Amino acid sequence: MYRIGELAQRYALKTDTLRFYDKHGLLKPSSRSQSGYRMYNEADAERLCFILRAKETGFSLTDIAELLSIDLNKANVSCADVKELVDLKLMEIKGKIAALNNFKESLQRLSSACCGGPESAEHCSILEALESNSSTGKKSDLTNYSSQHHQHGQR
Amino acid sequence: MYRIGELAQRYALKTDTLRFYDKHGLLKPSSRSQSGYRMYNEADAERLCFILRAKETGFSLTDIAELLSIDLNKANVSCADVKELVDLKLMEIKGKIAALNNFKESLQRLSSACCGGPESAEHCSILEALESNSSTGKKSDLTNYSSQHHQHGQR
DNA sequence: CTTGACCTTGGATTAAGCTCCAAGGTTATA
DNA sequence: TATAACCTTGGAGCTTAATCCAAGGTCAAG
Repeated sequence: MYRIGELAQRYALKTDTLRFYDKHGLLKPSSRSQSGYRMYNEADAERLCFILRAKETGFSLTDIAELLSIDLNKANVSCADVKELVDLKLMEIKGKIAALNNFKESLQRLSSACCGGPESAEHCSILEALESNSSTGKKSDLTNYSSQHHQHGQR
Repeated sequence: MYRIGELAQRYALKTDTLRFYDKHGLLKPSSRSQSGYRMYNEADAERLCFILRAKETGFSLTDIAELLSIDLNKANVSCADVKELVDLKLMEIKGKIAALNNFKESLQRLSSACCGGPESAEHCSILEALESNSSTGKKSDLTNYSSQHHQHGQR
């Protein structure tokens, strides 16, 4: 069992952050000491670990809470519902991975084009690198993102 | 040349967002009409495209501004400096890709374990899926095992 | 039995990234 | 020429995710 300060230190967080997660239902300590101190066990630590990893991959705390809620009320939720939610998040993740790989390739191109010497970086441009990138097969996604659903009436 | 509303619509943004990017130096329109309207050209659109993709991969606007600044003052910056910055971002990106792949595998495991039927989701737990995941490579620092399924004390 | 490091609460503040509003100027179309 | 749909500015307001503060309780060590 860890007190809040110990858990915070272990994951390089502020105690305030853990209290914030408690207040917002993301991570409630499995118990309290007789004096009211938050007491966290290993399962809590694992749950925190999940939260941190999901956060790192760009999910909002709300998204994360939704994913975690599957676990909490799993007896009340149908398997189909779980699958639907998870598959949705899975698609989001795949999209992010694709975007990151794209981005990575651009930067790698830039990095290797860049001599790395002390001379001026005239030919080192992120944008140049990305231009050559934009011809990577499918261009659609962003470039015409909204062409389908027209919103009108500015506000 | 596009007016702000056209560019906004093309990328499914609010005009306010483009004005925000202008004010904060991320994307200044290459020119203004005689009446003061912001006029964006294709290069501006490409720059915006870069911003949106970088944002999607979880970079802050500050990070993005830093990357883009390479382009602006490239004559004043050494190739070595560029390479250093780019390689740093590259490492960040690789880390994110690794975390996402990890996460993706967990969710895939969960999705396929999940029958998808109307029965209760007793065995569909994000946390269970992640536990079995923690044996993927380096386990040491953050994640501590937990041999098989079976946990969860409801508070 | 006091000191200092820890913990509690509620509420205020911060920073980022928009988003909205008011008051007014511009421009294409009827 | 008037109407509607655009645009301008500055500034206020919102959401998310913390982070800080004040006033006080807990607890092991000296």
